[in-house]
Order: sequence, then structure tokens, then C-alpha cells
Amino acid sequence: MGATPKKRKIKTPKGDQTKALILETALEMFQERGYEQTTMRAIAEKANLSLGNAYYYFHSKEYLIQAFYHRTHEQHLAAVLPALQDETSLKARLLTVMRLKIETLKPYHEFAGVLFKTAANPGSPLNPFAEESDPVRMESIELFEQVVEGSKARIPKDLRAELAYLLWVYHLGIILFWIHDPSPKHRRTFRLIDHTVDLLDKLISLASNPFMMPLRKQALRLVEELREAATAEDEIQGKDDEERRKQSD
Amino acid sequence: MGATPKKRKIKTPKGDQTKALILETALEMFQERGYEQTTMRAIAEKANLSLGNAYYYFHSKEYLIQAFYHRTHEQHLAAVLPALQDETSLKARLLTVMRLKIETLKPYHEFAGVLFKTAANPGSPLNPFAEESDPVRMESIELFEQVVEGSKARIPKDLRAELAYLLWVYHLGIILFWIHDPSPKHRRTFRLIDHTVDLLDKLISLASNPFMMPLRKQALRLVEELREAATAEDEIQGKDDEERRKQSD
DNA sequence: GCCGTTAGTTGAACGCGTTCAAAAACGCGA
DNA sequence: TCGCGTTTTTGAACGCGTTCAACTAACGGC
Repeated sequence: MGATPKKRKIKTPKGDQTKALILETALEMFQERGYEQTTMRAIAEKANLSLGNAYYYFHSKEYLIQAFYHRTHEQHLAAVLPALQDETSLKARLLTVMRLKIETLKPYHEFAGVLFKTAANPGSPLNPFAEESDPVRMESIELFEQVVEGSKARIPKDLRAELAYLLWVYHLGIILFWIHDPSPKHRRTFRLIDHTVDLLDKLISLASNPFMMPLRKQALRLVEELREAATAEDEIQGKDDEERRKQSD
Repeated sequence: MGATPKKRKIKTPKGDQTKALILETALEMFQERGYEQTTMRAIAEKANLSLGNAYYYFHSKEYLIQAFYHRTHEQHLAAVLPALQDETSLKARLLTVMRLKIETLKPYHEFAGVLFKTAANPGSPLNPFAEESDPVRMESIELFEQVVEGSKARIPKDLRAELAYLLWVYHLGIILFWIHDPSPKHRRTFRLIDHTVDLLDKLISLASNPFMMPLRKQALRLVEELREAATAEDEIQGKDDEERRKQSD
């Protein structure tokens, strides 16, 4: 795998244009009417091409979501980076990142619901732990690395190494809550962020106490194991018969 | 809501039979071929009735899953209760419950994946936090209450009150991991259970330390808030237009 | 300029979940 | 026994995601 880079698909001169057009149209309609209400036929029609053509560029409707992932992440980044300049404490930095995340996602509350629904499906390529979403995930974790690195907090090395990943998982949890949060203006979610960030800050201090070393070590070993498991594509059972065979792309 | 109990539907003399038949057939086929592969048409055919008839009893294919929920929970209970007799320590009791849970779910690994996929959808009635799954959830939490109550562990009152709920959430997390776990015989999941239970046991001890009172209080306030949010059906935005209108049953 | 190969595009079809109007079966008081 | 309301059952239809064989356009070598 990954040995022969294939000669074809040199540049995709015109295809790129069409693909971009489909994507634009789709995301636009998703935001307007939501995911379920937007049919592939409608997307094709609005983009002035045939249904089958849309499927030539996006293997399934779900794949359009991945683009959404990527886009909002970049919007978030654009909003977050300048705001982080002023903040030095870990707590303030984390707070900024989390609040802006929700702000960024705000226009897509309903859509995001679907996103997580499909994302939770182990078979789906949208699963944030799955191989295909590697780049987005890694970029996202990187952001939390910056949150940690840029702060003045004194954190033991072993914890520091895993902290970014842990914060990324935490941020998934907050998004999950937000999706289920029907309160006006997402008040509850913002309150939750305030409280959890505060708590996290205290926990990190506590865990950094030398007194806590043994427990911390054990917990970190656990985290490591979880990460392994999430990445490991080996050890696969003989289950996904037809599913996995579609590697052509 | 819940004021007029409606006179009709006194006993549903024959309907019950049909409904049960559909359910049996469906679950059987789910186990054999998985959820997606089992079509409503196939279920109807195997049960010797028309497609529309199946929909008369189950508003959608998803509703069949709820029955699955309930059934496996009861199987789990049946396996767990005797086994708990012998165990007195919190750690051992929790370990027993968790291991048997996975054992119970084993035959449905693929199916369970779909379950969680739809369960993660906020709009779905299968969402474990949603109103419609109240009874199952409450029974399930009750089990963890027994786990705590039956143990000799000394736990502060405030923590004890929330512990069952926390353990229930923890158990959801383990199931989520298990669904994604491709390792043979679910080795990884069992290892994870061992480690996390050990860790949890230590954490509970730690949290029970008087020294930890302030932090514990703060954390528990947070948990309480989360539970509220999950239950609160008020404060709803003006979103779900058509969805919510189907109250007829 | 012709031809073969690849990229891009089309429209019709399939299978599935779901809906619905209408028929059938049932229960029960007159 | 008949009529009438309710429950149960039916079969056909709709809309959607997805697939596929066939067509056209673009490009490069001869």
C-alpha cells in the first residue's frame, strides 16, 4: 500500500472545478435546509449537472460532510489564532478555543447533529478516529498542542505529552453536548465550558502534584492504550466483507 | 401531556400477537444478517404479513432497535444478579457487571454499531438520554445503584448519590469503545475494562478523601448540571417543525 | 487527421424506508 | 341479523441514495 503512486490523475484539470462547484452548492444548501432535507438530486440540479456526475466526485453523500469538517476547522483556526496571542494562562487559552469553537459551529447546529450521528458509526469514514479523517484530526489535535505549549503552566512531561490529545477528546465531548443542547443561544453549553475548563485547570494542577505521580502514570498508560486501539487497523476480525473491498477510489 | 389517558386501545387483543411476531422475526434476522442487510420487506415476508402492516406496529425501523435495547438489558440482568451475590467489594462488583455486559452484547457486535450510530442522533428517539428510552435507562442506572449499595465501600454521601449515574455513563463509554474494537474476542475491550475499573476504584478512594472535598463538590455540581440538561425538555428552540408534531402514536 | 485511452458526464434503473387511501376483519349494541 | 365504528391489513405508490452501462469530450502519439 502506498508503493506505486499511479501515473494517472496527473492534474485533474477540469474535474477540480466541477468538484468544487458541487461542494460549494452542497454546503450552501446544507446550511439553508439541513442535511436530510438536501437531496443529492437537488444539489445536482442547482449545480447544473447530472445526479450521476455528483457521485463521480463524491462516493456518497456522507463524503460531503468531511469537507464540512475541514472547512469549519479552518474557520475556527482563523478565529482562534489571533485571539490566543493575548492569553498566556492555560485556562484562558482553553476557554478561548472552546468558546470560539462553538461560535464557529453555531450556524450548523442541526447539520452538526447529523454529522455526529454518522461520525459515531464505526463503519463510517467520518468516524473521527477513522483513517480517512486523519488529516483533519491531526490538525485539530495540533491546535490543542499550541494551547498547551503556549501557556506558562508547569506540567510534568508525561502528562504534557498526552494533554493535547486529552483536550481534543474533551472538546469532542463538549460538541456532543452542544448538539443535544436545546437551550436558547446555547447558554447551557457555554456554561458547561466555563465550568469544565475551570475544573480541568484544577485537575491538571492536581495531577501535576508529585504526590499524584503513581495514579497519573496509571491513567496515562490507559490513555496511551486507548490511542493505540483507535489507530490500530491491524488485528481485524473477518467481518466487513463487502465494505472494505471498495478501495478503488 | 399525560392528562387524558385515552379510552381506546383497551387491550389490543390480537395486535399484541402480531407485534410480538414482527419483533421476534426482526431481532432474529438482525442477529443473523445485521441491521442494514435486513430489510423491512424481508421481515414482513418472513413473518407472513404485508409491509404496511409492520409499519402499523413500528413507526420506523429504528423503533425495532429499542426493543433490542430492552431485551439485552434483561439478559444482562439475569446474568448479573446471581453473579453479584458473591462479590462484596465495589471493584469486583463493577468488574463483574461490565464483563457480563460485553458478554451479553457479544452476538450483536455489528448490530450494536448501528445502534450507537442512531443513538447518537439527537433527533432520534433512541438517544439514550431521550424521553422515549426513559424506562430502559432508569432500569439500567438502577443496576449500578445496586452495584454501589451492595458494596462495603465507604463513600461520601454526595458522591454516592451521583455515583450510579456516573458509572452508567462510564459503561456507555466502554460500549462505545467495544463497538469500535476490532480485536479478536474483544480482547482490547476486556483489558480496558480491567484497567479502567482499577483506576475508577482508586479515583473513588481518592475522591472520598476529606482533603478532596472542595474539588469533589465542584465536580458533582457539574454532574448535576449535566443531568439536568439531559432531562430538560423545556427551553426548546423553535426548531423541530414537522418532527415534533407526530405525537399521535 | 485518425485512433486509442482516459476523464468526465448522462439518464435510467434498483432497492430501500416510508406513507396512505382503501379494503377487510372484528366487536358490539340495536 | 344488521349496521357501524374501530382495529388491523393490504398493495401500490413516492422519494431518496446509490449503481451502472453507455455516451461524449479531451488529450497524446503516429
